[in-house]
Order: sequence, then structure tokens, then C-alpha cells
Amino acid sequence: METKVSGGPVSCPCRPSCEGPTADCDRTLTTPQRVFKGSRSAQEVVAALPLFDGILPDVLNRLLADSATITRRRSTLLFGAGDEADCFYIVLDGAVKLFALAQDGRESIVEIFGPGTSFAEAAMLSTGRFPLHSEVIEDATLIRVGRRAFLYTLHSDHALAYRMLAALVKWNRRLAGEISDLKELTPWQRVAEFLLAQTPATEGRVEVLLPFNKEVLASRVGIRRESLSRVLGRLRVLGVHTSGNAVRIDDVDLLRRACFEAGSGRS
Amino acid sequence: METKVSGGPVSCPCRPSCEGPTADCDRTLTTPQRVFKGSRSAQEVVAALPLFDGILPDVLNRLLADSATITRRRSTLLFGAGDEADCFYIVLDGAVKLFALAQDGRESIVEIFGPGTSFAEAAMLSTGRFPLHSEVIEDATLIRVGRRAFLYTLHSDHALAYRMLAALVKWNRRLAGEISDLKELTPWQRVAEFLLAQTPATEGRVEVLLPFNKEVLASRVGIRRESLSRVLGRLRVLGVHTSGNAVRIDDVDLLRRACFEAGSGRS
DNA sequence: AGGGCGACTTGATCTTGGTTAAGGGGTCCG
DNA sequence: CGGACCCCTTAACCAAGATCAAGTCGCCCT
Repeated sequence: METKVSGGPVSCPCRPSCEGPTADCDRTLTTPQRVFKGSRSAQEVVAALPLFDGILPDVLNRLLADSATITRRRSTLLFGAGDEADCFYIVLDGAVKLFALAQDGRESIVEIFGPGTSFAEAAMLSTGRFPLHSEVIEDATLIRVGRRAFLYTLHSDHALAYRMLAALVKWNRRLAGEISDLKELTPWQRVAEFLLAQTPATEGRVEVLLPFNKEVLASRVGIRRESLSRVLGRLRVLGVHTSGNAVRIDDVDLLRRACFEAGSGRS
Repeated sequence: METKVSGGPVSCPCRPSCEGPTADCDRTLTTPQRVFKGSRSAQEVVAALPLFDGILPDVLNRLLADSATITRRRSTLLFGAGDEADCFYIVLDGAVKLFALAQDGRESIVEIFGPGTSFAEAAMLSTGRFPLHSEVIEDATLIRVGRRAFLYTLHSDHALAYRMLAALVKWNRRLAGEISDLKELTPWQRVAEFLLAQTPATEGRVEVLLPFNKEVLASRVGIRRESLSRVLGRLRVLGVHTSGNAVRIDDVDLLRRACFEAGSGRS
């Protein structure tokens, strides 16, 4: 199982969205490097999830007793919308997307999850079916946690339930934020915001690694591949240079200000 | 306190979004009329909220003991983003919008709440601050429920906590759905979807009343007022005729099919 | 080396929504 | 009655994505 994904919690940057109240998103990214790759045990990763923060060891063990670590190659469908939600997933390595499928077969990515994040917990709580499709976009190592164990854990640990509430709320805000971004920012502003979200830096020159390919990024910000190319071209005058997955931002602050000041820009 | 808002749960139609896990949205609308106006007591309305379904009478009373019914005129700011969230609201009558403010002062409406819905509960669960602004858009009668009472109720009734989890999840789906709509549907498709969501009918001729004015509707679907005019003009050939807030759809099924078939239409 | 493929870029053209500006038609109020 | 708003519509223009169609580059495979 070898993967090329860059390490950070790719789900957080910018304003992703969707299935699973992981809400790891307030965390600022360090430079995107493969930090999790094999460096932590499943237990450590799970205990570090915001959702399971402070979980008792024996509860954790019971949870993991009904789990399995699996590896899946890129392009593998994890589940389809409407499938019975009998488990949720924790990403140890690689990346997974959640997406909706339009009538004409086009997909729009609603969220992307990277190492150290979990998703689809929420599906088990209401309808018991996944509302979206999920596919592996970078060869991945995942933990599948069974529905039964999760629900048991949830009911046996009220604090967990409340943490989960808080996580869902936080995640909701991300979604709401993304909606306003889609409504009031131009595509290039969304791209710029995404890039800015990839680095904790607030000024100076920075190199960031795109956590996934441009097709995916385009879908993520709601434009077409070709348009993304053009946008990146136009951003060059603002000191944004890309080569492959590497992006150099000459002046983070400049970019940010340009992004904000262009308020009126709605396409 | 006289209001003109049309009665149904205006928050549900189509794919709204945002603050407050009311998630009343699965409910299909009956004809939009003023059904709640003075016809139900506060207790009845609250007990009918999905969130408080099956609540015990004494728990309910305790909750309402720390509440107040207030009336607010249109254009009143209920709270601003960042304000301390010391209560949540239940709409008895009228309508309230939740919106984000862009740097340049433009607002984008993220959600609209009508009679029989509640909002902003979620704000009290994490940061304790409202993430968005809220303003009354139709003279409204509201119940303000205190934070303390709500949290007490939540902690004293675990079933409530789980219902709230489910409600949040449901609400999250709406948000996710809205995000994909924004990404993969054209403006006119979103308008059409909104109109279709205003009626339970699936075929034949229907009259619907827009639950709010066109400026608001435009913001709701993420376009400008002028564009909405154009869109409605273009929809005329599909049998959609508007005069004021009344919209007549000659053939619901035709409109729906046109909306779906145009899959590729992105802008 | 050569073929094929996937990811990305570029260009020409078309559509459409934003922008700006003007105007129509209510209603309220002096 | 006249004027001030408010809400909405229209029209003209423009910028920017979408679309369609090549075309490039790197990489894997044989």
C-alpha cells in the first residue's frame, strides 16, 4: 500500500463539507507532509480524533474490537448513496472523496477526507443509509468501525454524544460557510481562499502542495478543470506560481488582501 | 402584529440551510397558507418541533419557564454574527433570515425560517456565539428560549440529545445537498427546483405563493434580483407565469422533467 | 523506440449572469 | 394631487465560465 497523498488533514483546508462530523477543521495545517504515514497506531489515531477526544481506553478498545483496518486502491468505490450505513470510516492514510452524482452523471465533490479524519458517522444516526457516494482518490488505509459498536459506544458514553453534537455543529458551520462562499465569491476567489487555507502562514513566500489533483480541486471549488487552469494562470500576476502539485505563493498577504478587496466581484 | 407571510414552514422548501437543526424539512408543504397564525399555543408549537418530539410535559414547562414570546417588526436585527448565543428561537409567525455578510457589505442568505421552525439551537452547543446574522424579514412572533434552560433540558433528557443529533445530521444533509446544487445546477434550475419544492403536487397546474419577495428569493438561490427576473421570464416558455408573489405552474411534471433533463447545463 | 494514457493546458466560441442605468407601477403620506 | 419610496422589470454592455477541440507533457508498458 503505497500512497502519494500529502499528509495533512486534507479535509479541513478551506471550506470542505459533508458526511461525517469530524470537524477537525479549526486546526491549522502545518506544512502538508506525510505525517501520519505509518507513524501512529490505529489506537493513537482514533484517540486523536476530535470526536473521540478523552475516550476511555476500554471504551476505545470495545469500539476497535468491532473494527477492521482495510486498504483500498484509488478509484475504489467505498459505498454508494443509498447503501446501508453499517459502519463509518477513519482515514489512516490516503484520501477519500464524498460526492454527489447529478442526473447526467457528473459528480460534484462535497468533501474530501485525509489522514486523521473520520467520516460517515452521521449516516448511521438518522436514516441508516449513506446520503452520498464515496470513492478512494489516493490509495488508502482505513479503519472501518461497525455500526453496532459505534452506537453502543455513543449510548454508553454521554459525553461522547455531546462531543458529537458539538462536532456536528462545527461541521455545519463549515457547510454554511461554504454555501456563502459559493454564493458570494467568484471562482478565482474560491481558488485563492483554498490556496491560502493550505498554509498557516499569513505573510511572505510560501510553498504549498496541493493535496489532490487539479480535477478534484476544480470540483472542490465548483468549476471545471479548464477554468481552474485559467484561474491559476490569472493568479500568476498575484504571485501564485504552480508547477504540478506544487504551488508557490510569493506574498501570502498580498493574495489575501486581493481576495478580500475584490468583494464585489461576483462573476 | 400583522404579518403577510404565507404560512408553511418556509425554511424547508427546496434546499435551504443553516443555523439551527430544526430539520423540519422532510415534511411536504401543504398549500402555503397562514396556518399557524394564532391557531396554536406556544406549547403546542414547541411540542410539535421535531427537536422536541415526545418531550415530557414537565420538561417542556421547565423549558418554557425560561422563555419569552416576543414580537419583532420586519428589518429588526435579531442578532449579529459573533454575538453571544444566550438563547435560541422558535418562530410562531412571520419569517426570519440567517445570512452572512461579505466584506463589501453584501449579504447572502443562508437560510430562512418560517412558522413552526426553530433555529440557532446549535450555536449554544459549541462556541457559544452566533456564526451568522439574523434579521426579521416578515413581522414576526418568536419564542426566545434561554440557553440555560435548553442546556439543562438537553442534559436531563438523553433521548432529546439523540434526537438533536439526528436533527443535526438531517440538517447537514440539506446543507450538503444545497452545496451540490450550487455547484452543479444552473441558476434557472435552482429557481425551478425552488418553485417545485413549494408545492406537493407532482403534475398538473398549480398555483404557489412565493413565501418572500424576489430580492430574498434571488439571494436564496444565489443570483441577483435582475437575473431572477430574467430567469422567470425564460421559464415562461415552460409554463411558469408570475404576477407579484403568485406563481402559476401550468405543468408541474413538465417543469420537473425540463429541470432534470437539462443536466449538463452548468452555466 | 513507440504507443497509449492520464493529467493538464490552450484557444476559439458561445452563453449567461453581473453590472449599470432607466423606467414602470404600486402604496403611503403630506 | 404630487412626490417619495419600494419592488420589480428591461435593456445594453461586458466579463468570465462552460464547452468543444486540439495539443502538450510525462509516464508506464511492451
